[in-house]
Amino acid sequence: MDYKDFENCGLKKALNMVSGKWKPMILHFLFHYGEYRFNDLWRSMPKVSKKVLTEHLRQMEEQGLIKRREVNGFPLEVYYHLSEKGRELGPILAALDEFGNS
Amino acid sequence: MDYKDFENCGLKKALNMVSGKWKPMILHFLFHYGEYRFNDLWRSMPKVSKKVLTEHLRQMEEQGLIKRREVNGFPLEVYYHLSEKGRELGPILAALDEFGNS
DNA sequence: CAGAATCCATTTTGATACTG
DNA sequence: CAGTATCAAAATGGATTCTG
Repeated sequence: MDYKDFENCGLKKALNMVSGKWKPMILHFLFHYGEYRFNDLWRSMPKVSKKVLTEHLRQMEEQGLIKRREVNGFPLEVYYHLSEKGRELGPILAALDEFGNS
Repeated sequence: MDYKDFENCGLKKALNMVSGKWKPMILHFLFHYGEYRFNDLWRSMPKVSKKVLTEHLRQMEEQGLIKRREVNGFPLEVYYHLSEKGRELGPILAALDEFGNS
């Protein structure tokens, strides 16, 4: 057994999905509100720059955790919500929360 | 509900315990080998500096995840192993691994 | 509004040399 | 051997301005 077992293991991928200064909080809001508009999300999280928020959302979208829904018109509306896969994280995050509290 | 719910939640603490470039790999080795000597651990993980490895181990020790055992003599021997609390992470990490692989 | 672009600050990690 | 100390590099995050 050596370190290379690690490069592509699921644990590494999974931790990547939730690492990033604001990702757990994004998940928190999406679990709580179901669907959340970009600007509302942004204003709920003081001190994130929109750049970083966007980067995090893009990554989470690529990883299949969340989905982006765009409503055409002016002004533009963009909403984010958890994918089915993202919702599967629920019990795991709950377990982590419990672990961290114990 | 706002972002302050987050500052001290267990999830944040738990993620902190496993975030750090090498922490998951440290856990991986300790779960696998039970007890591991500092230098062996270091040589198993190319490209970590001893400085960073030490920092990670110290943090994990402070957080109660691992324990340090020192055997007096020359040369000095220091071993690390999971604490009881650390071992509780096992099923959670397994779930994350499975999630990441799916 | 929802970002993209640019530039800067902070944090994290690594390389190397040194010590008890 | 098991670290520290110091410095440099890289990664991450933030502030500001601009655009369709």
